[in-house]
Amino acid sequence: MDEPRWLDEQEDRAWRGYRRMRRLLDLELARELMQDAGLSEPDYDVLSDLSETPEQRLRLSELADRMLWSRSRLSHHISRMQQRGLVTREECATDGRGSVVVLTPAGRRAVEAAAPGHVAAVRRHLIDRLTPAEVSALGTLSQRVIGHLTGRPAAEH
Amino acid sequence: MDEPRWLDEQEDRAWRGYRRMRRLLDLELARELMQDAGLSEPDYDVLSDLSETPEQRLRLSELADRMLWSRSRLSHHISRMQQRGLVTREECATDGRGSVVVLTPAGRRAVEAAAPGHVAAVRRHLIDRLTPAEVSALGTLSQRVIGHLTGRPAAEH
DNA sequence: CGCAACTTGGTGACATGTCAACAACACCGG
DNA sequence: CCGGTGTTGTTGACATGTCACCAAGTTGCG
Repeated sequence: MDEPRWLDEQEDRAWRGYRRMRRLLDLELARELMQDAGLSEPDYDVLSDLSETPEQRLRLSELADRMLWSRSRLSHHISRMQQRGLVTREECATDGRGSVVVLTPAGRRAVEAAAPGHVAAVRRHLIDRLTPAEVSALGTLSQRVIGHLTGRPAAEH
Repeated sequence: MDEPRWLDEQEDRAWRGYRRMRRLLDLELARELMQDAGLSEPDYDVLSDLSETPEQRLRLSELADRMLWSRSRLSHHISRMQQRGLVTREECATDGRGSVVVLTPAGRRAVEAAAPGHVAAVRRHLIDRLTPAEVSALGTLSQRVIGHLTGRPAAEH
């Protein structure tokens, strides 16, 4: 491998900035979410995805794919959330192997209690720090990178 | 807490896109780094930070602060890297409590072998997917968010 | 000086994530 | 309908990260 093209000053600033922002944002959002709602970010993501479905239920594999988690990780995590009464497992009617994760009433209350504060934190620390042009650029740029990484054309929109 | 301001369509696209990009980028960069160089991202970050210092050495607390890691996490991680011969610990001459992490020759070879491929991957999956304007916007926006989260004024440009 | 308060780094217990292996079932071509 | 092949979800061992606590050393103030 010959000498690669290193990052120039602007590129390095973007790359380092991205990583530091990422880390700080994560720490702060996780901290507030745990303090205000007693949920970790992974907990919230699971509950949030479930609550967005019509029936408040998803196949394990479907949920794992949406979240980009391994099945193993999701299975372990669901077991822990089940212990806490946030979700339950049901057998899948149409596939004897499958399981379905179902939001419990307590789980639903937990997301609903957590959501306003969490959205407010996302606003306070990220969205409201950005100009509308930056919000738009972040959306567009993310879609393009996602499209590349998933081997599909980016939505042009 | 009354009804919060939810995210509008553009904001939601940016927020979801940011998180998905983050996750996919992480998975892919970590995968390539492990495959090509046998290093995890945390390994690489430690080695990279050390190799950027004049003496290839840093106080534990200094390194932890730079990386935004807890001291405990760093201490555990350094122990594991020490086992593998990538770094060593030395006593600090000026502070009896302190330890200094030092890059070993093997550690230096490891980063130098890993760096070109890793930079190339960052380019291939992120930087080269972005227009110069987007690179610049990402840098600027990150700095502003970082400034907010660290309670200091954002560097203006 | 002498002592209280803080800082530094390490440790063990525990929470979380990864990986490989497995059992149960679905699917499909002969 | 049957047997090979792939999919689904679970499990256990292990790697990594977090948290509370501690021992040793430093610092600053009376």
